[in-house]
Amino acid sequence: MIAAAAASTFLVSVHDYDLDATLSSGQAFRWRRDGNNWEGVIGERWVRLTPEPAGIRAFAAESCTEWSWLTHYLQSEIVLDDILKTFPKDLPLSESVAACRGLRLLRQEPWECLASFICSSTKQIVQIQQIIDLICQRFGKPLSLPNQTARGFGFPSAAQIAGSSEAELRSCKMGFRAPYVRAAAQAIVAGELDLESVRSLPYQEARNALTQLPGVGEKIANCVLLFAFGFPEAFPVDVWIMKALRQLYFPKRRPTPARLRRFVASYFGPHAGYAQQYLFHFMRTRRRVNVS
DNA sequence: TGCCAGGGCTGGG
DNA sequence: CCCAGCCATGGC
Repeated sequence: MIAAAAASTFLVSVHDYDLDATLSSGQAFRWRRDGNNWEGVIGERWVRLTPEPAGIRAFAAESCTEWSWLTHYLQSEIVLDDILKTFPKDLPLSESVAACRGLRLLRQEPWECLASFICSSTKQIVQIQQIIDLICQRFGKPLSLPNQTARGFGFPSAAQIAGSSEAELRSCKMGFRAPYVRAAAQAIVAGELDLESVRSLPYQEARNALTQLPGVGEKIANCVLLFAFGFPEAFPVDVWIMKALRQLYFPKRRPTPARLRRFVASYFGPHAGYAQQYLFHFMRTRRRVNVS
């Protein structure tokens, strides 16, 4: 482990930002709460974030004079109200926003986001975190850390994953997802998929580019399009969102998958992805009813 | 213990 | 287009 010679702090000036909701809402998997702080890794920097009245206090393990890597990741320039007021005025969304106003979308690094969500299929969030911790420890670069007890590794590059064996990946508890992650890494290393060029494609073409990868269907593609590339219309539909749509918007009869797709594509407005994140977090965190 | 998890692929109606 | 079964693994 490398002890840092110098550390830096910075105040991200922002309001209407619920750090707890944002970092625990299943869009990024490398954040851990420590009391009032959140510790995690962005790129190759270990960082601790603390909510303050004037914004978010950041403590980086390495000396740092320029902080755009952090403000870009947090999307702190976004004026949340401009987004919330585009939502349709309905009860489910009103309740969701009231429950966790200040929930934001992050802007993550594409490869890490893609690999993470390939690992996510039929896994609970705690298990996804566990898998990602394992591959970072096994393949990632050790980082500068604030003290002897902290731990931190960079997310392994596509080249590092491409050079590993399926058995090594399976030993990180990936199961049947291991060959998918490896194939995605190899496609990137071989130049068959250029993630940075996907960023500038129209939404449907970008989605089509991602779903060429084995193990990447519409849901995972939409996660990458929303959480890494910032396509505002991307609307991942997982089991929680499916439950929300059926309970809250189609309580009478079960809509067909095709009808659901048409609904989400037309109903939620220009920031459908944000609406999706509010519904997701609301469904996952609201107190269970009728448990007697 | 059995059910379910931020799914996708394949093969059948 | 729709559906069932399968994939690997662990939390609850």
